[in-house]
Amino acid sequence: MPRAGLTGVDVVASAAGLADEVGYAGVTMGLLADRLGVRPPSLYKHVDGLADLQHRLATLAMTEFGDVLRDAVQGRAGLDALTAMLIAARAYVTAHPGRYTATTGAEFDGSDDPLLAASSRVINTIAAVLRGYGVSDEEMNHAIRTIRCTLHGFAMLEASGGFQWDADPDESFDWMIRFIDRGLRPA
Amino acid sequence: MPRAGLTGVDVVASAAGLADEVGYAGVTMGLLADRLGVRPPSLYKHVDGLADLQHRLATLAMTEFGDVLRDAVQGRAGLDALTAMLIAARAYVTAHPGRYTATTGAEFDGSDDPLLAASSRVINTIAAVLRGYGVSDEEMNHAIRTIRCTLHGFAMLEASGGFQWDADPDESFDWMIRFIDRGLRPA
DNA sequence: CATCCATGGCTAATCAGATTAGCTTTATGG
DNA sequence: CCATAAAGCTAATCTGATTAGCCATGGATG
Repeated sequence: MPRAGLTGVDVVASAAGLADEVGYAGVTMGLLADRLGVRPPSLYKHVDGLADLQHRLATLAMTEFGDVLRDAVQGRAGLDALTAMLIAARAYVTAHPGRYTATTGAEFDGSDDPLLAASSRVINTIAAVLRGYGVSDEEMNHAIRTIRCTLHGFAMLEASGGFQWDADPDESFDWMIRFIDRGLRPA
Repeated sequence: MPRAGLTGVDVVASAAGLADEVGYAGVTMGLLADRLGVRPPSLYKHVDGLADLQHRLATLAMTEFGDVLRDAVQGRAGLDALTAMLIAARAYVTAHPGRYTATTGAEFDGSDDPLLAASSRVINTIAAVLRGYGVSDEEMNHAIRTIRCTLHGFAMLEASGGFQWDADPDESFDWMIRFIDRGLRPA
């Protein structure tokens, strides 16, 4: 039996691809093992069970998501930055629904959890955009949460087909961006 | 063996209680059977498997949620109505996290699905509030989606402990309500 | 009152998935 | 060339859903 030469990183990367193809819930040890050409028990040499795999998958996805947002925002400010960030976020979720789903519901495991660091990077990027909008420090947390909520809600509802009520999601997304812009401008 | 005298409604109602106690994912046929004093296979006389149970649970929860929103909005308008609706929604999610989780991710099963009717009632209540806000018909769909997204995102993140970054969720919620109010006012 | 039969409950068994135990092979450092 | 840790494997266990098929209950009916 020739070695497959797997590493933990390989396993998680493959799981990410699988999640986007068959949905997050479809990521099973058996299916993943198939895809990697090994037997299910062999995966335990690389990850510490399904829960660990899911947590690492969440970290991978959150890191990618943070990178995407950061890149989108580069060199922009105000409505321009906000728009670019939200569009990039939506694009990521659309292209990687399984990965994004992995990030939702994942919980932190201590203060040195790499998932926490990855999440912080996302938060920092959002904060940078809002700061450029003139949001004060004391309001920053609330504003970040509101943006995150709106974005997350849109992504989730769109991904889970919660939009069967006519009207183009693209238009709704544009409208939502303008709505956020309006809400952020100083009263 | 004395009869337990169960009905499908009993089973779903018990599942709802269980979901709020142990979490949506903790609702298993075995645990539910225990709680009802029967064996797992007996449940199949009342529901058509776990998937059917989950769908019915989602319908129950969506119906309750719609009732709660409708009651909250009664006799109010504008910011008053918006505030009451959002507070009521958040309270429902907090009090019934398992039920609310059931509504997310549930998919419609045809145009005569009672879940669709229940969802429509929720939408209608939100629309009524927005109409009182002066939102035009053509913008209505976008506005509804935005509100739903924001609310859903907040509920989800709060329920799943996504708020470990200091700051009081209550204050964030207040801020979010004002934010939405600001975004909805005619520019 | 006796009986019929649809219904609700049960046991036993199957199936999928995760996980563990313990064996075997590989390949690499000395 | 060999010792050994790592990487695979098979076999077995465990949980949870689901199905098959048996049996008792109890309301409707004669």
